[in-house]
Order: sequence, then C-alpha cells, then structure tokens
Amino acid sequence: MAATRSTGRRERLRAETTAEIKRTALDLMRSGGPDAITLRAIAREMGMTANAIYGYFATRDDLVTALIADVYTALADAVDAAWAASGASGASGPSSRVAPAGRITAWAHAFRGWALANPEGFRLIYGDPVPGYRAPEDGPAPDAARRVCVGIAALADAAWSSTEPACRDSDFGWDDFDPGLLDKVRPAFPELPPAGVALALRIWGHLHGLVALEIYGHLRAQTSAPDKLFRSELAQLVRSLGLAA
Amino acid sequence: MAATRSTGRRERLRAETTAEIKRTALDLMRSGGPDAITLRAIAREMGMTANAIYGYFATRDDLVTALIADVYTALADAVDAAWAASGASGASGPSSRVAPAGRITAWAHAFRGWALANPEGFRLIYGDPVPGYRAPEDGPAPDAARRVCVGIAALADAAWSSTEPACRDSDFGWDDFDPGLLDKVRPAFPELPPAGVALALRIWGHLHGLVALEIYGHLRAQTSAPDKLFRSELAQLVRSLGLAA
DNA sequence: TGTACATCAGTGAACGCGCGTTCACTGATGTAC
DNA sequence: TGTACATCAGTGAACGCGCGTTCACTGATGTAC
Repeated sequence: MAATRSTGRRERLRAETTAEIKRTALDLMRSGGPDAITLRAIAREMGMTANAIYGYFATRDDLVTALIADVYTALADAVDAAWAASGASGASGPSSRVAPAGRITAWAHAFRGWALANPEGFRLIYGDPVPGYRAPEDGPAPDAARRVCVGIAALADAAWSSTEPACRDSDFGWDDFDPGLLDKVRPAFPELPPAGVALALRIWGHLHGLVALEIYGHLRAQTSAPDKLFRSELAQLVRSLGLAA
Repeated sequence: MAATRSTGRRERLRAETTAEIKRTALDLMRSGGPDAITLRAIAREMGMTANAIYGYFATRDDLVTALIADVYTALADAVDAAWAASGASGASGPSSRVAPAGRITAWAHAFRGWALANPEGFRLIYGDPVPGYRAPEDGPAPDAARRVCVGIAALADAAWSSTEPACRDSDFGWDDFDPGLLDKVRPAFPELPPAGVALALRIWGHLHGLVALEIYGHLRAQTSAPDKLFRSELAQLVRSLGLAA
C-alpha cells in the first residue's frame, strides 16, 4: 500500500512537471510567438536549469511534438463536444434528422471559440511551424487530425441531402482528393459522394480562413466587431447551401 | 558627362546590390521559412561578409521593413492590374457598368496567382512575423495596404447595387469598423453604406482565408486539385451574392 | 523499525554554434585642380 | 592629361548573446531485507 502510494506520488509529480513544462511553453508562445519556445526560456520561467527538461523530453522537437498533439486533441475535443451537443439539443432521433444548419453553426462557433481562447495553439497547428522544428514522419497528431477531419465531413454528410441542387453538382471526382483524406472520410461516410467531400472542403476552407484571419490580427485592423462578421458570414454560408436556419 | 555617367554607375551598382540583398532574403525565406532571413545567411549566399550589408540597411529590421514594403507593393500592383484589365475587357463605358461577378473573379484569381507565385511574400505580409522583427510605428507599407484595401472595397462597390437583397441588410453600423479602414474606404466610395463595407470584409475574408489555407499547405493534404476548389468556392460566392456569372 | 542500496530529479559547468552588431582597416573608384 | 585627395564598398577580427545538448555530479526520495 505505502509502496504503491509512494510510487504513485513520484509518478504524479512527474506528470505534473511534464504538464507544467507544456503549459509554460504555450504561455511563452502566447506572449512571444513560436520562436519563444526554447528549453532555456521554459526552464528559466520554471526556475529550473535547462537540462532538467531532458528528464522529461528527450529533445526539444519531442516537446514540440507533444505540444502539438495535446493542442490538437483539445481542439478535436472541443468541436466534437459541440457536434454531440448540437445533436442532442436538436431532436431525439438519429443525428441525420437534426437540422444541419444548426450543426454547422454550432461546430463553427466551437471552432472559433476554441481558437480565440487558445490562439497560440491555433498558430501551433495551422500557422508557421516553430523555427527549426522537424515533425516526426507520421505527423505529430494523426488521431486528432483525423477526428477534426471526420468532424467536418460529418457536417457535410448531415447537410448533404438538404442542400440546394446547385451545391450538389461539382466537377470533383474521387481522384481529386488526397488518399489520406479519403481513408479518413470514406469509412465513416460511405454514402457521401465526391461532391459531398468537396462540400466538406468548402465548409472547412470557409471557416478556417475566417478564423485564421481573426487569429492573425488581420481582422482587428478593420472591424471592432469580428464576431458580427463571423455570424454574418456563417449565416450567408448556411443560406448559400440552401439550408434553413 | 563622364562624371555624371560614373556617378550613375556607382548608384546603379548600389541599387543592384540592394535589390540582390532583398532577392536573396526572399529566396532564403522561400526555402527556410521566415527565420532563415538573417544577415549572415544573406551575406553567405552573396559571397560577402555579413557587415557589408550595413552599408545598405542600417539594421536587420530595416531590411525586413523594406522587404515587406516591396512585396506588398507587388501584390497591390498585381491585383490593381487585374481590376483594371477586368474593367477594360468587360465594357467600354465607366467601370460601374462592368459585370461585377467578372471583376470579383478576376481580382480573386490575381490574388491567388500572386500568392502562389510568391508564397514567401504572402507569408511575410499575412503570416507570422519574422522572429524578433519589430515593425516601425506606422507600419511598413501603408500605401500598398491602402491600395489592396481600396481594391476590395471597389469590388464591393461595383457589386453593391446588383447584389441580392439579403446581402444588403446587415447589422453593421459605421462604428463597427476600424477608423483606419473607413479613412481608406469612405473617401474613395462615399456612396457605399456600412453593409457595403461589411460585404467587402466578407469577400476579403473569403478569399484571403482560402488562399492562406492553400499557401500554408493545409489544402495540399486534402486535395490534389486546389484550383478546382478555388473556382468552385468563387462560383458559390458570386452565386450567393446573387450576381450573374 | 532500522539500515543499505537503488532510483532518479535536478544541478552547474562546459561545448560549439549562429546570430546582430561594432570597429578599425584596405583598396578600388570617382573628383578637383 | 596627371596628380592629390575624397568617397565609399567591402574586409576581418572581435564583442556578447541565447540557443540545444552533453557530462559528471549531488542529494533527496523510495525500496528491500
């Protein structure tokens, strides 16, 4: 008992320190940009020596990889939760019966909300890479990336049958998509045709673009009400798909 | 005569070296990201010593500022040229009679084309800043920024009277915009109401977002035909504004 | 319960590196008489 | 046209800095008998 409890404590302390290192790294990035993530700066901030971090991460790149995985997972959790909640509140039946406009809106607001609350995380995932960082071969967060990807496809899938006809014909074929994308999307939504996947990409492009603009401060220079703009864009998107709000 | 010609040569050499420094800096950024812009790397590439550059730029930040100004101007030139050409080819009368859908399409393709041809320039202007770079107080390229801004407003202004009614009512008021933005837009288009400026922002958000996604490689992982996606998005945008293509 | 040993988080000094920037200089190019 | 001087692009050595990473170590915490 005592032995296990003691071991547990060591492990707990270790986990806490690991978490603090990551938190400090993100804090530094928030105030100083991606190039502020240095082992020495993190250690300085935590009152340690730089090489103490080597007890937790073999290398600086390993730390960045862990950071990206964490952040990506948090994003996936946020948007998945919004999807689930929009399904629950809409109707009690299966998800395909829930009003797709509401799902898109909920997902979009969750995405934007997460990005605004974690701008450094957004930059870490979608912006310029950390200087000198080399991602491991299979990418740092394959599962979270898959979840976000499938989440967007789910929006398109839910909306597909209700969209107005003009949205449904596109010149996209299966071979216009990345095989990796199809590996993620097709098993989850076997009924969705190429034009449906193209629709997912359009929704994604729309939302990501708008949020990126805001996170990088290019909207702040132009409007003091970016949330109005976002709502307005979103309404137009839903409307252009022919979905009732 | 001989004297002036000689002086001219010195000046020409100087201008050429200045241009080569900038070109080399952009080349480095293209291959190594924003953090590859270092005086030593540029000098190395040019076969000079690093401090030779101090003969041309007082400081590294001055160089970056000049770089941004150049690049921004090139972008402004590209989209302004597309605007002018779309006006000339559309009809022979005043620009307000030219089909606005064509103008938006032309502008958008010019913007995307420039960005794809100069991805490092796009990142320099719209992406994460160069590590450690501090922009001068009034921004590095006020005039070019103004031109791009007015260009987008011109698209909205040209489209305004033809848009479908739903586009014309928005909850934006004059006080929702940045004063700097209004200073640029209002003198050029005194007739454009707040909802028209909001429309300009929507168009801008749409196009910028899509192009940023492509430049940063987030589209490449999903489709092998990003130009199809762009065309399709553009068609939907024009359609959602109620403009005939 | 007490003692001997193993584990392991963190230290402190050092390495080699690339950076921006300064300094005193050299040598070629252009200028004035 | 020839000579004395000014200009000025570029050199080479040096500065102080922060970085990632390595090394041999210390001292506290946990383990086994």
